[in-house]
Amino acid sequence: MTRSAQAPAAGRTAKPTINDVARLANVSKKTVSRVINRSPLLNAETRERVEKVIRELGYVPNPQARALALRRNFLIGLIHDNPNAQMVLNMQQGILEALHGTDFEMVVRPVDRSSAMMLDDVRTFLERQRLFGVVLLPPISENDALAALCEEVGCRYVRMGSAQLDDADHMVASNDRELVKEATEFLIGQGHRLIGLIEGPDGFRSAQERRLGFEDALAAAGLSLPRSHIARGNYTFETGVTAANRLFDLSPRPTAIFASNDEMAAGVVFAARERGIAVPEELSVIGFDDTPIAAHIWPPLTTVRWPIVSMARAAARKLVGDVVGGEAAAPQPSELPSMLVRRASVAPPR
Amino acid sequence: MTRSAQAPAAGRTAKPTINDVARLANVSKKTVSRVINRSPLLNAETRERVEKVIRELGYVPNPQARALALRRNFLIGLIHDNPNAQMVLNMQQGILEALHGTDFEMVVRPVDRSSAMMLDDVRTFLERQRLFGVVLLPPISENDALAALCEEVGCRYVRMGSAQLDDADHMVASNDRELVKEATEFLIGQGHRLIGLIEGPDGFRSAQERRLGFEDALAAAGLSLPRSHIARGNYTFETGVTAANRLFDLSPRPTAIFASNDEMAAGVVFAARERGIAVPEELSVIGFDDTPIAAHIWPPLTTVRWPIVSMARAAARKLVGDVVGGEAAAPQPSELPSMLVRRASVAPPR
DNA sequence: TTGTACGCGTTATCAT
DNA sequence: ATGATAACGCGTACAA
Repeated sequence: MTRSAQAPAAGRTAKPTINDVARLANVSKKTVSRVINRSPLLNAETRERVEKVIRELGYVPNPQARALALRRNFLIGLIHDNPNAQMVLNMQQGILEALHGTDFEMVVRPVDRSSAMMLDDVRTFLERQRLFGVVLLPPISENDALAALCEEVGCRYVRMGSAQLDDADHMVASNDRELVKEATEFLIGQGHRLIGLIEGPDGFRSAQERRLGFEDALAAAGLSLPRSHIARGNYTFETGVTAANRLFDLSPRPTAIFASNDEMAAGVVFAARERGIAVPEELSVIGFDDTPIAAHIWPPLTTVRWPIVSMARAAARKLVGDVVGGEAAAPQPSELPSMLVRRASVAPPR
Repeated sequence: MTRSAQAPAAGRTAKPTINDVARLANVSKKTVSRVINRSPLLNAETRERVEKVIRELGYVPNPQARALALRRNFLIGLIHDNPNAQMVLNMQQGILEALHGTDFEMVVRPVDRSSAMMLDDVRTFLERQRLFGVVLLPPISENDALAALCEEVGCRYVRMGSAQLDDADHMVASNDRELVKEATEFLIGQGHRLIGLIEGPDGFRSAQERRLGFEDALAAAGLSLPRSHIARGNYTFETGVTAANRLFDLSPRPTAIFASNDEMAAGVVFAARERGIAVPEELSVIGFDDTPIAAHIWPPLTTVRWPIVSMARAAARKLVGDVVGGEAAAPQPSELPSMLVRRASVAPPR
C-alpha cells in the first residue's frame, strides 16, 4: 500500500503542484499564484486559461506551503474558558458553519483564566501557530489584555459577549440587559412582587448586564430590591442549588426567581423539588441561555434564548470575510438579538 | 515588552530560526535538527551545547516549516458525529489533556454520517491538512470504511467505542456489555422482574453492546424478555420520552427501565413526571454515561459512568506517544473500565 | 558523528 | 501584465 510517488503513472495521485499548473498553462508560477489569490491585475484571458488547467488537474494549493510563505496559517482559533459544554459546542458549531467550504479549519484552545501564565500561554500559541484569527468566547472574551495581546501579535480577533466591549469589527454581542428586563417584566406582569435574583460571578460582564436588566425592570415597576433577595452563583448547577436555598430561607419567600443562566435555574428547580416547593405553583423560575437542559427538566424552563450559534457564525465570518467570498463576505452584524421563550416554569403567584 | 530577537532592531519579533541556533552553536543546521528530533547518534557534548543555545535564544521550531518539510502537520484531528454536547466536550478535554505541553494542536471536524459525501469530505480533509493523526469518536468510529480511509491516506488513527472494533493500536474501548449486565443485575437484585429496555439506534455498536448486556443479565436470572418491553430511541431526550410512553402503556407496566444513555433516561423521568408516575417509588430508572444531566434532574439518576475523558486521553496518547516523551510515551490501554454509579432513581418495586 | 546541497510548495521582490 | 529568482524554515540524501 505505497503512497506518494512522483511519477505520473504510479498509483496514487502525487497531488499536482503549482508547478504542474504553471507548466501546463504555459505561465509562470507567480501567475498561477496570482490567480489563486485573486490578484486584480491579471489578463482575463490568462486567468481563464489557468483556471481551466486548475480545474482539469484538480489542483488545490498546499496549505502547509502557503502557511510557510505567508507566515500565516489557515486556522481559526477558538479560545475559551467556558464551563458549559452545550454553550461551547454551540459556538463551535457556529464557527464551523462559517468555515464550511472555506480553506479554514478550527483549532480549539481552552485556557485557564485563573492561571498567571494564561496570557503567556496564549501568546506562545498565537505566535507559534500563526493563526489567521481567533474567536474569543465569554467569559474570557471580556479580558481586555487578551484582546490587546491578539492585536500585538498581529492576530485578528473577534470577541463574543453580552455587551459591546470593543468596536464593531472586533465584537459580536447580544442585548442581555434588554432581554432580562423583558423577562423580569414578564414575571411582574404575572403578578409577582417579591422576585429573587441569582446573579452570575463577580467580574463577569454577562452577570453584570443581566443584573442591570433585572434592576431596570424592578425600578420601572417601582419595586424595591432588598439586598437580601440577591444571591450569587458561578453559573453552575450546584451553585444554583445553594443560592436557591438561601433565597428559600427568606421570609417572606420570593414567589419568583430569575437565575442568570439555565444551569443555575435548573439548580433552583432541583432545590425547590428537594424542599417540596412546587414549581410553578409556589415558585416561578426563569433562566437564561435556552440550552437543552431548559427544556429537559420538569417543569420546562421559561428562559431567554441566547442566539449563540448565530453569534459564533457571525464572529467567524467577520474573521474570514475578507478572504472568502459568498455570504461570509457580507458585513456581519455586531449585535444579535435574544428572545424570551415561555415555557411552564412561570405562573401567577398564589 | 520586546522579546528575544537578536537581530534587526526592527520592532516586532523576528523569531530566531534554526540557522541562528546553528551559527551561535558553531554547528550545522542538520545538527540542530538532530537535536530537535532527538536523533540518537549525536555527541553528548554537542547536544549540550546546542541545547544551551536553544534555551538562551528561546528558539522554537516553526511548525509551518516543519509541516512543509515533513509533509505532515502537527495537528490531531477529532472526527465526530456525536450529538451529545457533553460527550463531545469531554472527549475534547481528554485529547487536549494528552496534547498539553506538546507541539500538537487539536482541530475539530464534525461529519455527517448520512451524507454520501462523508468519506470524500474526510479524505479531502486528511489529504489537505496532512494531519498527524485523528481520533474517531463514536458512533462514526464504528465505520470501518472510515478507518480504512485513514490507513489509505497514511493518517494514524485511534477509534473510540463500546467494544473492540480494531486492533489494540487503533482502539480505545469500554466494557459496556459487562456494565449494563451489572446495572441490570442491580435492578433484579432490588426485586424487579418486569424491566423495560430503551435501546439505542439500530446499527450502533454501543446500542448493541448495551442490549446484549441487558439480555445477559435477564438470561442469567432466568427472566424472560418480551419483545414488547423493548423500545428504541436514538439517544436523544425526546426519543426517550416517546419510548417511555410506549412502555408505560404496557399492562402490566414495567417497574423499572434501563435506558441506553442518560439523555433517554432523563426523558423517561420527564415522561413519568408528566404521567404522574413517581420515580423511584413506582418506577426505577437507570441510564448510561453519567453526563451532568444525570445528577441534575430529580431524582438524580443511577447510571453507568463511562470513562470518556480517560478514554480520549488514552486515544490521543496512543497517537502522539511515539513523538513526545513523558507519560504519553507509556503504552496506553485499549480498554478502560466503566462503573455503576448509584443514585436515587432506583428503589425496590412496591 | 557532522556537514553540504537540495527539496518541500508557495509567495514576494523586482525586474521587464 | 508577467516572469526569473530569491525567500520562508526545516528535513533528508549523501558525502565526509
